[in-house]
Amino acid sequence: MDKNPLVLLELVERLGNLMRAESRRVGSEEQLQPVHVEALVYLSKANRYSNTPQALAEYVGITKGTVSQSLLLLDRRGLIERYQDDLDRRVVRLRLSQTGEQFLYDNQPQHSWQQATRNISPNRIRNAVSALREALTTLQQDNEGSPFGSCQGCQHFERLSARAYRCGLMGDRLSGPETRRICWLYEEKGTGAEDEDEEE
Amino acid sequence: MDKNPLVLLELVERLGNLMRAESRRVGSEEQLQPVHVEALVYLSKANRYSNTPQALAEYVGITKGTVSQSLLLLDRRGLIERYQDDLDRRVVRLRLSQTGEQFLYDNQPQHSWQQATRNISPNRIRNAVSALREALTTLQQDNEGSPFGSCQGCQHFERLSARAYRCGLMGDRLSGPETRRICWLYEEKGTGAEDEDEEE
DNA sequence: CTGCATGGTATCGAATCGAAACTATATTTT
DNA sequence: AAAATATAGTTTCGATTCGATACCATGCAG
Repeated sequence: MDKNPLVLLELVERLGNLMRAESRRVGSEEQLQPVHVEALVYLSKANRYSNTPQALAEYVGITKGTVSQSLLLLDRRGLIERYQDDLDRRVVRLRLSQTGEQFLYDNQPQHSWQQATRNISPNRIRNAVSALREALTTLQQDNEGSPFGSCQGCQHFERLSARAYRCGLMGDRLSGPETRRICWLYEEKGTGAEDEDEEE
Repeated sequence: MDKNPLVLLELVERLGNLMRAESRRVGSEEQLQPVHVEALVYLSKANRYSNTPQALAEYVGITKGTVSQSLLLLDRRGLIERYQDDLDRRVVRLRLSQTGEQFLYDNQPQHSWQQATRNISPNRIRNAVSALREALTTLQQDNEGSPFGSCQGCQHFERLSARAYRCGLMGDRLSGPETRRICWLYEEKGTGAEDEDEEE
């Protein structure tokens, strides 16, 4: 069995390519490009700090000008809605429209992935997640860009009570589901002891 | 710790995006698009059955027409060489030129990945590889497309002696290094007992 | 108020992309 | 063996993305 990091890279890139092809397939019916589908999926997972054109651009790795174009298209098709932020009127907030939600629900871009991973034990999935998460964290630090992540593992995350949470950086109270969405203010908690596989 | 397959997908896609951005960065100096860099990297890993335009197209998930364009460009820049196959004169064989090898050596598209994974233990890498490999196999089967892989785990792979190998499907004898390259004739060996993590 | 930074949009040229038509070589059928 | 079909690549075309740059509006610091 192979333990070469390059083999892991190989797999990640190959899987990424296949899922991109899947996005192409899903979108072709509606004349959407892969990047459009990716944008919709992203918005379905973004939280209140990451639902902006800027964040989306960072996330998919293209420039803001291009993203602006894509959003224009998605808006024309009625798949997303854009509205102004109250506090800072420069920023545009994005959300899926009903049609957009429906599109994702009908086409299930992640369905083939779910199928492909259905026989992998939770334990192995968790171990793989743990390893890739570490790679991602380091990669983001080295590129010193765009720390995306979710509340688990973020140093600003605070638990007020059993079911009440709070972002220490922004001071907002967060609902349970929102703590699982993609955030753009994510900062890794002081790490160090992540090198051992855990058992179920 | 999360064991949701969708979290794994999220990571795979995100890492894929970052590495694609890396390809863009690496190629920008030489005016190469990400897909060109990916093609070069692919050719550096392809074996005698997978060094064709067709295989490359399948691998990166674009059409053969588009690949043909990219190869034309890479050829003009002197980064690859194209030559005709002896037995079937329709097929074109591809290989990196000296310049192409040098380009990869100088720019090391995989360097940042190596950095990012340097602190992950071999054991965790191997477990992650194992899980992703299974996902890839299933995904390829479901899309019934393009089974890429290397000799380990291929049902046509035969070991003649300590250091002599052979592809049972094509009948060719293979060198040791070649058994580690990317093949296009890969077929999964009768699997079944892959559900347990192994220890170092 | 004056600079300066920031989020987003508009415009432009270059280049990818898929689709389809086309060429040349192999293979199968008749 | 001739004809029909399949396969590997190339070419051409129009649509679309993409990055670069300039631009606009809002926020903010002095």
